[in-house]
Amino acid sequence: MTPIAAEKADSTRSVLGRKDWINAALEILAPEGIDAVQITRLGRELDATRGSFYWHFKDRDDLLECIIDHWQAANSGVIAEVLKEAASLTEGVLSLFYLWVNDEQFSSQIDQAIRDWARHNDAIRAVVQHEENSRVEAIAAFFRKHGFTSDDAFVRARVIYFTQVGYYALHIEESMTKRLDLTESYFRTFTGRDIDAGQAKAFRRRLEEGTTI
Amino acid sequence: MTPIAAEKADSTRSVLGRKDWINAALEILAPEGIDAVQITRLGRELDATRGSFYWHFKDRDDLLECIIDHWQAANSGVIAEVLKEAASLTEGVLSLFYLWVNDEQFSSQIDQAIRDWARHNDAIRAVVQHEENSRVEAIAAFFRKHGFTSDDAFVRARVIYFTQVGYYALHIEESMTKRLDLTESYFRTFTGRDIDAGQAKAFRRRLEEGTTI
DNA sequence: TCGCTTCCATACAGGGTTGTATGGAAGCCT
DNA sequence: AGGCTTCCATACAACCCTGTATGGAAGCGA
Repeated sequence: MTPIAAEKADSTRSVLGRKDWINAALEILAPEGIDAVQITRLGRELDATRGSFYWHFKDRDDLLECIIDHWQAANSGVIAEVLKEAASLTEGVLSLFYLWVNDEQFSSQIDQAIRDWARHNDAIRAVVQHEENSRVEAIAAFFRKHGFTSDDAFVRARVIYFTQVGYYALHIEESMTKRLDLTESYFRTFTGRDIDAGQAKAFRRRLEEGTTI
Repeated sequence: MTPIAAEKADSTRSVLGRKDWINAALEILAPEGIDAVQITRLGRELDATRGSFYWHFKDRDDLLECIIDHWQAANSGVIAEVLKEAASLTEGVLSLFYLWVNDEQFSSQIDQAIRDWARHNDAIRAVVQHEENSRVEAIAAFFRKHGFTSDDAFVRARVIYFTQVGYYALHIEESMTKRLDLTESYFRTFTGRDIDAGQAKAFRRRLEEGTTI
């Protein structure tokens, strides 16, 4: 009935697989939200008809389940891993900045779309809340490791994470240079400490290489 | 054609007015989002038919325009006014906390719903972005007044405001006592200074009076 | 080549929503 | 009381999306 989901998306696409429909769904989900993920629409995008869809999926909910599973699998533990490798407080915080500014490991657009989705769907909300809590907890643990009290670590974790959420919730569009100019202020606010000038400069270079602008 | 919008919502409601439809729309908008604001649905809620709606409004967009206008008028300048009355940094920041925790002057639910709406509608986005920018700027001006540099004031304004946005974007539900327990940590993070113990205690009392829980 | 499975297009039924056309009830003015 | 305006219910047409039923093409094994 349901083929293995791990099949590759075939770019030659002589035949369609579940992956193709899921990928098309993600590309619509990210900019337009879950309501725009319509079978008719996906069919147009893939040059196929809904008949194909209903062969690969039981119904629309089946597809939506795949999407949330995919998101959960792709995101779970990413922040914790990034912070685990950080040698210092500075390096950890900057790694978070890097993770969020760079849209490679982390699609903030999809994150945002799924958050929106969760707001009106209890089942999704449960999944999303669990993920968000573990992200904040990972950051809090990082702060505790660097000498902050339990309350301070929790609040600072929340503040740094929520700030990022707000950044995308308000779809702020800001030039990279301005964003970099504010690094020192952000760091001071988030940690209560001044950033090391050398590390800030190194971070700036790393960012200017890694991104296209 | 279009009667004056300022008429009161008549609770006896022998006849319906534009206000009644707008109020019904806001009550659905807040918890369920803009897509749930449907004419058929509003009619059910008001025990009226769509015939009535189309007498008062040209079409659905007409109603939606009224909603965004209403929001803009109700919100514009609220934060700036609250901060203008604050005698100290502490008082100002605590006033913001109070504003957001208390849902009286400020409906965070409607705020959130309109932010969601803005994400997929360019016209709404323009209005919302303008409002959000002026809120952040009001907070930044407040920080500058209290001795922060321009960059630090801007960043701290963003962080405090975005944290609140994130709070609702993630629909965090937290007991009031826990929230109060974290006041000192939040204050320290947001301002980089320790809160005065006396003022913190006074704030706690003020909040415990003002809210039902 | 026969037959089975995979994959998908076509066609249709059903439900929900918007907008319009129209007629009628209720109130006020003269 | 007649007539005009306000307000709203009913009915209908149009659109869009989901889900199902069905038939057929393409590929592969025996």
